[in-house]
Amino acid sequence: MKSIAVLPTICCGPRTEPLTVPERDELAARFKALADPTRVAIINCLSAADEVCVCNLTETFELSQPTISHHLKILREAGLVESSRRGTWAYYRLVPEAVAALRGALGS
Amino acid sequence: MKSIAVLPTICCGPRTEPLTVPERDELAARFKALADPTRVAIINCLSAADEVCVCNLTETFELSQPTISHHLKILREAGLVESSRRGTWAYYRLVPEAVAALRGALGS
DNA sequence: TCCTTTCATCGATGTCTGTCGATGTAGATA
DNA sequence: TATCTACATCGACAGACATCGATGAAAGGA
Repeated sequence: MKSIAVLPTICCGPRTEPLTVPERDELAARFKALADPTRVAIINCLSAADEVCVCNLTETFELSQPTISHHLKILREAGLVESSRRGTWAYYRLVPEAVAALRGALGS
Repeated sequence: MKSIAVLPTICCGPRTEPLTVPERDELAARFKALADPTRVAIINCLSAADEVCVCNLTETFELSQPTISHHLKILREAGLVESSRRGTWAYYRLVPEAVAALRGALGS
């Protein structure tokens, strides 16, 4: 459950400063987390509820359980979602600040 | 030089509607265009000027000319940039509405 | 016409990614 | 202990991607 660092500079606004190599690498890595239809749908699904159980996601999408778990890991490592276990179940939530940071990178 | 259709729904805001399959495919395709450090840097470069010549881009980045042309094609097909030729040179511009549409997909 | 320059496209190659079956792990129940 | 369930991880494989050299296309100059 690491915290999300808001990106200091902006990518796509008018007359913005040049990005450093680490900055553009980090931005690309976060956009890559959203560069898959299944992960976009997961984010969209999480944005409609406080928490979603993994079992609900595997029911919703016609994909195997390992595949869903794989996509959740990518979203987790990008800082876009976070999870917590209660008993046998794992619940995932959106990290609104991370989404806001990406939105901020796209301009004002 | 196709026009940019602003996406009708929103991906990541609180309590948003579920995305259809074509909607999430299109969103993922546009995020994928930004899922590479070189393309993020190109977008950042274009956002700092009205127009940029391809020859300037090949000088700026330490990549071959075919590679730059390849990335520009991906950005063009995603609708994020557009180009025009004057004489022997090709000039690329940002499409601000496309960037704004992506920003809108990330929430309010 | 011939040559040069600028950019796009083609073909090949090494690497990365999405997917799934098999397996591992931890909690709940008996 | 044994067993079942929910989820994560591993290993493998097919398809996609980034990169480059070679080539093609179009414009300008001699």
